[in-house]
Amino acid sequence: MGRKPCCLKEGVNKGAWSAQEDKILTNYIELHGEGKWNTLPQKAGLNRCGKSCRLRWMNYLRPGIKRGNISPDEEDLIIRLHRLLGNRWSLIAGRLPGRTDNEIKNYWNSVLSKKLNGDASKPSNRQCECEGKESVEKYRSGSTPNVIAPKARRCTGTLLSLDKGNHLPNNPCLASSTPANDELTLESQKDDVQMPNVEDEALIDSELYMPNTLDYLDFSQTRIEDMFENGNMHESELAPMLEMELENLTSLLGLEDEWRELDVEND
DNA sequence: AACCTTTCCAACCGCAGGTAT
DNA sequence: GATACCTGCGGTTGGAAAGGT
Repeated sequence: MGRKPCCLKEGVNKGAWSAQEDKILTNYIELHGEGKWNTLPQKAGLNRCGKSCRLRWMNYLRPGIKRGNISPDEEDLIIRLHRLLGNRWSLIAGRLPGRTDNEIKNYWNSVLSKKLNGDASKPSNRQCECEGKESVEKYRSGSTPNVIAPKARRCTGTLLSLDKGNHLPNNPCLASSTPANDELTLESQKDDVQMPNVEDEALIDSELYMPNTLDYLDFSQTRIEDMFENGNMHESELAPMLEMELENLTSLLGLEDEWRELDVEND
């Protein structure tokens, strides 16, 4: 069997996009909309693979892409979200309107990871030295956080304990998959989880059945994007809103204590 | 000025989940 | 249910640009 290769065509263009290719792609998507990436290159007359077109559009050509320096506020948010979510770049990017997952991933790998690992003695030569130092300093000495392991899988529901002192063990979707380490797995392997019957009254008495954490993230992300795109939110309102979202998220993950510690450190 | 090293970022690759047939 | 295809994600790479010697 085996997978069909992404690009069947030999001699398909690779590497940097030309201005002409950008124009063709933009014009095509403006006329026909996004999607159908596999057939798009042929229809648009581009000698590129569909994946490449999608990436170019998503990371560069799409309207609303914010380019340029990451602000200290954005950096602070990235660091905090990374503490909670790990390398879930698309989720992190979803909370930074105009930023792409690729950009955040690159920024993390090239700047933040080094700074947070204590390599701040060698500031990046392309980075403004004053930029973002404060936020990095705040988090550098912090203990290794519980992070959601990458490549997590979805499960259909999450049980969150109402007892704030006893979060994770009651939550099958949040229980650690490898007890030997401290990593927190957002979702367990679907097949391994015995999902509780929500109609079991005794269970409902003691626990609150909620959509799973990823569903919450999707929901809040969509809400933020919608409000931002529809002009219902001014940029200045974004920070407090995100702060609230983060608090909700930490609550959902059962990490309120750590979050409070962070706030204390920040103060 | 020339060469070497480092940094950054756009793009590629492979994998996994979702959906259609 | 099995298979094929589509899409999105995260890790990695390659090359241009900047800095250092």
